Amino acid sequence: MIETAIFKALADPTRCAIFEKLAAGGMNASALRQGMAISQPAMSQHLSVLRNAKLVREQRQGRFVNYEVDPEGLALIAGWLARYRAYWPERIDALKLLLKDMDP
Amino acid sequence: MIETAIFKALADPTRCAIFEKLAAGGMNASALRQGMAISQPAMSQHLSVLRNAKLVREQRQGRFVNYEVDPEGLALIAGWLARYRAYWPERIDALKLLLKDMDP
DNA sequence: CTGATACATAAGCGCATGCTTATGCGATTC
DNA sequence: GAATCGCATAAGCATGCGCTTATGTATCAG
Repeated sequence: MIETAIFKALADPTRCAIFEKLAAGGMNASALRQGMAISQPAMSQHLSVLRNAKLVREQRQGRFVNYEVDPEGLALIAGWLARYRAYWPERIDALKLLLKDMDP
Repeated sequence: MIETAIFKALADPTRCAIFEKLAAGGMNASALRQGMAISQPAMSQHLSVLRNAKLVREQRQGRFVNYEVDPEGLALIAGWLARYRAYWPERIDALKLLLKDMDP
């Protein structure tokens, strides 16, 4: 189950923060560490987990590795969420925001 | 972070299966166990985790406890997802399906 | 009241997980 | 070529997590 891997990846607050930081703009692993009180190997391991979960993808640039959000992971979460749309109507405020500027 | 609790709850495949089963219709804990090769205490513990994550809610009926999907958890996931809609356009097939029969 | 049922909780155990330190490896700089 | 930088990986350790068995509590049946 790929969704399980995604949820497992996001279950760690540090990885959640890394993903959120990457969502603000792609950057390399060292830049990600700035202001995050995390060791270099730990960051590397977290990025590996996020990468396997399709939440993040890499792009080598010389000796740097630029990381960015991988839309595939988000699409998979959306797909999972879609299976339960029968339960949305009771509270879809966030959902309405979510689909506001899509498919107008 | 409540979203972290939600992702942590869904990170376990057994809990994911329990949630999926409940999505097909509310039922009590014993009925949930049918065909799931899981002990009664384990089920109770899983339901507790799902309940704390707002993914499931309970409703006592005599000595039975009927469980059902709590839309709030799904709405929270949708809210989390909405924060990253900047990355959707690359692959929104699932999302389009998702919002098809909403707010027409 | 007695027993059974539905469920929750406590305690303990094995395994996964996230961290650390240490090391390796390719790319850049001098 | 030597030193350095950016990153990955290995090994070890402490904690968390999901399971088990055992027990507690509330509801129902007789």
